[in-house]
Amino acid sequence: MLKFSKKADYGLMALQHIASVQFGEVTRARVVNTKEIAEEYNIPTELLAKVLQTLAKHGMIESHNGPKGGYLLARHAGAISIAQVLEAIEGPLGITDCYHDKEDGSFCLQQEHCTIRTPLLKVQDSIYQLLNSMTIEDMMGGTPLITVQSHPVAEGVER
Amino acid sequence: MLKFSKKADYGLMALQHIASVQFGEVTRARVVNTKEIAEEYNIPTELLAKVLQTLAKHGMIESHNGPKGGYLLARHAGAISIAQVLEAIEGPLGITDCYHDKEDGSFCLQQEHCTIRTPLLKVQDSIYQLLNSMTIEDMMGGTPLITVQSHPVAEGVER
DNA sequence: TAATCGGAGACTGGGCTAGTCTCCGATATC
DNA sequence: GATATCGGAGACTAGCCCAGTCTCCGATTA
Repeated sequence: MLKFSKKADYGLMALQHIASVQFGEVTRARVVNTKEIAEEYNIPTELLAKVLQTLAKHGMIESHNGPKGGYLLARHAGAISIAQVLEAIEGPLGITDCYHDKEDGSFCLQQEHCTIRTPLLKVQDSIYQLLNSMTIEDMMGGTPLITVQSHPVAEGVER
Repeated sequence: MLKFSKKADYGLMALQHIASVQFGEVTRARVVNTKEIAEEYNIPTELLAKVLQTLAKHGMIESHNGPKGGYLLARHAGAISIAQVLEAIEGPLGITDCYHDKEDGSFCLQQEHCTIRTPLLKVQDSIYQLLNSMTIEDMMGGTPLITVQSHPVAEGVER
């Protein structure tokens, strides 16, 4: 349940790779092209290309055409959160459908007596905060220090 | 992204409904059948039936056959977490595929050089804690007090 | 004994994910 | 300026899974 799409996985891997090439201490900063990343992580090249194009459109990386072209981070790795990457690739966060306005005129059939909308919205916000508090920089070797604090009502809830 | 399935939504609604009938102050405690819930929330009856059967199999509700039959909570609403409901209906939590052993012999093609596995596992655990800290009881009118505490690295990450 | 409930499995349509293919435009290099 | 190498973009497809339906069965109560 709650699985990221493969595109999202690929996007995170690619960003992490670009960031490590660009800001890593070993190699000199350089442009990274699609093929290099695809081969490194066994990702279908053309699918990764689509993902990178999406990330470029959303201003996370900048593209350079032509021979020796490729991608660079458009801003610092610490300013790109996982939430932003996921939103760019998979669309807005919504653990239930009913938080998005439907354009096709359809609507939530449970809307009249929906009792779970409000509590789930809180859950959703918490998840968003979680994903937005972790950045590409955090994924580069550092130890992320995300903790969840909750009220003690859940005591005795065995897994 | 990260959307619950409709079955999960239906399951949460049903549990909340059963709990409110069983422990609410207005009506006397009684058995609730599938049809009642389905009509109350505009859920396809037979689909809801499947969901309730699943929840019964996982020991969250107990079923009573025959006329005047239906379902009762098998344990207190405060002892049923959202995570448990989701796991019962949608299977184990896994934001990426690679945390589950594959039975068909396939494996994660990125496994060799996967750089996002560890950080994403931390994210997954945080989400699990979040979902496991909220119970059906919390969804019944009370104000859930779930907060997320994160390190300040994400400052400056605009939405 | 019959009506009402849950249990369970097969089945289907549609939408989305993942991946492929093709063509185009931009640009660095010779 | 020609050419090879890059990204940009859209159409297309196969397959999977979600959502929902249908049917039959067993259990239980009146």
